[in-house]
Amino acid sequence: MADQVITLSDVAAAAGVSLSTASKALNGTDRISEATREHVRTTADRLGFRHNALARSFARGRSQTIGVLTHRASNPFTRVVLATAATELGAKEQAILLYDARIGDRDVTESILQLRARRIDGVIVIGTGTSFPSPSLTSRFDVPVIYAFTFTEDPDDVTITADDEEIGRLAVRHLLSKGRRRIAHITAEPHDNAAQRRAAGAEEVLAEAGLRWASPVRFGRWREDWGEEAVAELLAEAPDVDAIFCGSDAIGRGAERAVRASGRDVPGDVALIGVDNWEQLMHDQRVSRHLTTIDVGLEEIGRQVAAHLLDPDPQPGVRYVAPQVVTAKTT
Amino acid sequence: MADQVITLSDVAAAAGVSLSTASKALNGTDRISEATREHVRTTADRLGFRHNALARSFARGRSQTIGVLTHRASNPFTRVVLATAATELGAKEQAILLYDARIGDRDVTESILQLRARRIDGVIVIGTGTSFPSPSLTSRFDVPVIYAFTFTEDPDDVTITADDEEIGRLAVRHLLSKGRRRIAHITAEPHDNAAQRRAAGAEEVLAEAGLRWASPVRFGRWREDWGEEAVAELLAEAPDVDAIFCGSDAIGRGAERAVRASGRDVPGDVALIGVDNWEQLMHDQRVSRHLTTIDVGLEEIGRQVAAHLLDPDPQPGVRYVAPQVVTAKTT
DNA sequence: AGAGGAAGCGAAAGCGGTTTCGCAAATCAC
DNA sequence: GTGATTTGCGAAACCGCTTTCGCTTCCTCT
Repeated sequence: MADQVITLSDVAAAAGVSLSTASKALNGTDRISEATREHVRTTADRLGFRHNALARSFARGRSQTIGVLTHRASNPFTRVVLATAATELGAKEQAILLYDARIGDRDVTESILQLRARRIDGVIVIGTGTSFPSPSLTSRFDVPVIYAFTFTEDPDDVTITADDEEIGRLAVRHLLSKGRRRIAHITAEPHDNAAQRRAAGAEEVLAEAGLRWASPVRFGRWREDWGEEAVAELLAEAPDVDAIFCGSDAIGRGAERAVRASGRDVPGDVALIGVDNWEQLMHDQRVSRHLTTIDVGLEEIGRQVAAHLLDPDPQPGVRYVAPQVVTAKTT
Repeated sequence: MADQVITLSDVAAAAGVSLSTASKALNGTDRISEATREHVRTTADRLGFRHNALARSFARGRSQTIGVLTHRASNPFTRVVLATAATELGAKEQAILLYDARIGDRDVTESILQLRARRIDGVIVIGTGTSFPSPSLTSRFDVPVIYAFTFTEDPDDVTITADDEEIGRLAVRHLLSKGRRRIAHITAEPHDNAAQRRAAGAEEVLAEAGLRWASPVRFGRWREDWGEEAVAELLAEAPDVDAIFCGSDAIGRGAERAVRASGRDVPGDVALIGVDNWEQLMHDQRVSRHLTTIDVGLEEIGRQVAAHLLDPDPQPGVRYVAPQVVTAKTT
């Protein structure tokens, strides 16, 4: 267990060189003969030496830690981005220090001071992908700040987020490819940024195909019961609808139940496509799918965030992650 | 931005005391007059001094970092425990360093050495809550190790996990309370630990009520399509079944579709209860529910793990988190 | 052969604190 | 009033490693 830990000076002594030489040999820096370097290395290996990562980071002024600021860490989407980024960063020996806005009464300024005091190496701001822009904190840190699954008011911020318009386009294109022409859309609050943009993308493709919505877009909530409720209205108003683009899988689930309850077949009479890829999010491994959906690429966002953070100079601006259609039984 | 960061010697100088005195004053240790202590404190405040957490930890030999070992960080349950624990730990200034077994070819021994080199303050091992015991790593660290959502072979390990038997009991008790008597059970692989224990708990309550399963327990997979498939068989064999305890919400979803497809009403003819609380996991905020389910308490596991880690001496042994019935429209 | 430059290595100075230890002043006992 | 304690504070060592800087060698070129 607590077998005496080997320090760099032990290695240096054993190798018969100075502490500084040992350091340089192991770090690959500075001018050192290949022979010495190799000798120190093998000695270190033989002794089972491991750097005291803490002291090491400390001497370098870096903490090997990334600060993460979330609005609500319990949000399922936030969790996915968080877990993915943490995994990637962990593989690169970077720890994460999470400050959730919901916890404690620490305000943002306090969090920033704390993070700076800890000599954080970078910051990730994770949003919820919907309505509100994140305030730009970039100028308050002297380390890289990356925004994930949100947007900010400063166009020079490094942002990685979902491509909601493309999601809308993909959804309608998919339905069109299945021969559907009388398409409706049920989605969330009208002021929700993601809902708006998905609808806009969808309409764009629809217009290109010379079509219009089979019934006006129904804005409501990101909820299963709203899907159910909206479909009931929809079928009353446009009974011949043959496809519904649902703004989320939750809405899609509710919608499917209502469509079936009306005696219609899915996907025979009405095709359904959602957004989020719930089943994947809930299952991890590949599963047989039920609801056709669009994966917004949350894990990819997490991966890219980690990659950009380790990148010495990421290009500023918004980077959209490509969404993917996941075909299943409802289309 | 990069406003010159205040160091402890700045404070000492400004307060007209030595570095060591300043350190002691701010740490509350050693013999120091209250006047001096107060003076140093206000000076520090005035200057906006913040400890360099890194140097500080370093000097104390602690990293303010918790190591987290996961089997598969992309597992949705793992993510919940991880995110919750990270949030709680973040509130206590503890960072987490995540090593996922799936990433890289770093084996466990290597991870352990890395973590020890980093002078980690504690370790969390997060399992997937199902089949396999986690190997006990406690003796390989000299800091606290806590196992979450899994079990180990060493009864002295500190473990916090779900109470699968209680989940089974609650499910059947709930169905009985709704007046159901012809109850069936559809669940996952027969060798899955969670599936077994849930079934065992359920049978216990059933037996107490002088009942038996309406049809033998159907073991299959944790998947939606299995729920659909199993219900079809079940209804053929026991058409008068009036309630189904589904081993997971995914199974429950499939089951519901099949029950409705058979022309039966839910919950009129057949009541359904699942396990996992998917809707909550996918929504965070309180939503109107559809499927009655049992929340296994993943977030509570995460919270307790964080609390135990910060606790100077946690009691060894297994601690079960109480599951909760979440009533909705299917019962 | 001699000058100049590059390569290799170690001494020493940090990094930003904590902690031990010793000394001087203040308090106490008698 | 004198000696024994206690109290308050600072000098210095230390944590484990990185990095600068200067001193030797060893080449290379003329």
